[in-house]
Amino acid sequence: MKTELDAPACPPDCHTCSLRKTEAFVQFSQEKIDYIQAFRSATMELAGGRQIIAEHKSSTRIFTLYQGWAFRYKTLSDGRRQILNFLVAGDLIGLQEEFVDGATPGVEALTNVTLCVFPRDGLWQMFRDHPQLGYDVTWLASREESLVDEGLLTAGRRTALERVAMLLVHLYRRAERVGLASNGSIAFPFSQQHIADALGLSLVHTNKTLRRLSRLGLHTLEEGRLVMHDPRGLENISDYYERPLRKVPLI
Amino acid sequence: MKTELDAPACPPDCHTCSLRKTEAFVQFSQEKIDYIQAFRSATMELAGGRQIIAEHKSSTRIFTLYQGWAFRYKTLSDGRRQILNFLVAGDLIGLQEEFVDGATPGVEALTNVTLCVFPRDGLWQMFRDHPQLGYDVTWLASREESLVDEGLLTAGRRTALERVAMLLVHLYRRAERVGLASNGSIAFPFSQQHIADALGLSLVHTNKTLRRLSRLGLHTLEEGRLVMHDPRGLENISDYYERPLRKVPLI
DNA sequence: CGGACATTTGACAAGCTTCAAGAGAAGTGG
DNA sequence: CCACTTCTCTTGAAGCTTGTCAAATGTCCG
Repeated sequence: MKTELDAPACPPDCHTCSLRKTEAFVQFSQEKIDYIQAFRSATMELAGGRQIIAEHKSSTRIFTLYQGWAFRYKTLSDGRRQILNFLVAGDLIGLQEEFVDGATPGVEALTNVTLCVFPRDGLWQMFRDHPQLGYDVTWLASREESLVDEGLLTAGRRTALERVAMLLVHLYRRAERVGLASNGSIAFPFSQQHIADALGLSLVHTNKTLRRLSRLGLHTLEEGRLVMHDPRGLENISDYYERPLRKVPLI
Repeated sequence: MKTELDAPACPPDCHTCSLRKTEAFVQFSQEKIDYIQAFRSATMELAGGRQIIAEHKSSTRIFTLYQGWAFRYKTLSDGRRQILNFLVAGDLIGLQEEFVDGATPGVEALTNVTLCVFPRDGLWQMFRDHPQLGYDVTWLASREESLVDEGLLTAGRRTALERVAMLLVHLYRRAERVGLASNGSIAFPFSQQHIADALGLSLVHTNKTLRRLSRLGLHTLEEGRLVMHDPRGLENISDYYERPLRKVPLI
């Protein structure tokens, strides 16, 4: 019995990958795409809530998220959980496993997801055969770090209201970037527990803060969609300003 | 008028670099070290408190920290500061500037530091000429991200006591790793403000927590040195266990 | 000796967490 | 098809952790 997932599969041919058609990604040469396609060992779909990489366990695979949302997280031994960052289409998953031993974060599918799968032990060969792709991997790693940097600033130094405002803007901008926004709104599959765990807040306080924010009229959150009424207002509250988007590599 | 710094310069010849003699780093081939030395454009010393890279400003250089402590940080517009991670001998500085535009973190020398300087625009050529070094750069980037991951878990989900305990263990282990520990103690140039900014706590509460912890007899902090009396006890409090050390590349 | 800065402590306020409980939505099985 | 369970969202109340304000002490340095 196969799990029923409505997530679309990646196209078999990377040259026709629909992500590459968006504004978000650097144009790649045919040859580079050929290499990536040869490197790819499979595609797979996974239901929301399933682990893409289990915490503390090393995986032999790395992934590119093709469709859906996921998140990286760490937990303390008594169960307290911190979400480190959210992952959206185009994000590379599992790179750290290659370089960091021991306590690597877990990665969980938040919605149903579609993934491209690569063998982790082919990574070094990729650097050797195609340094440009190596450079791109570093680019993605560095960019992910900057997301975590921002998250740490948020958890460490922003108030609850600022945190929530910043999360809404941030998620909206990231979704918009890869073509997931329409009419100033995005599908919003995040539970308040996800938000709480990402921001370092309790569930209850997250709820109260979210309500306080929506009473200000800057956004609405209903029927699983986030509607942005005043992104600027949210940016001002959170002191968080999303940069003009720069194209990034897609592997 | 030249600033008087007691920091030792890097040796002119990378082959005799004293860091490479420690246990902490992967053995490099002569040829690889040759390449690094050719890539290095200068060495420099900087007094504690000076900016290595100013926040939001892009630098044209990347650095390897040879001696001393530094830290990466971000600030909010009203001045609230979050220290993202501390940097110690062997750490690479300024890689993000190559890949992330806009709001890049600042990097400040915490003590007097000695740095090896590399031209940032030679980075891509390094990947191309010497993929193994490219791979090493990715390694270091990924490893730094895992430090920030841990910091985010701390700021988001640990209590004040747990945070402080974890910071002490963490800094001790990192110093020990590169040969800076002796008799279970290390030089400890961090002010309580640094600790507060790294942990997302206020200065006053940091002080009270630090005192509470030292009253437990697990460590002492005096005359600028941190003496660890019971590292295990601190690890238990913080639920933070430093992994057995794995050698890392040194560029 | 004076000034700048880090550390320390007490008192008080506030933000956030925990506890508790109800409402609504969604899925399950008889 | 409808009770039953489960999960998420919501709200109120109480308490504790942490932040803010204020001030004293100590240290380093010119």
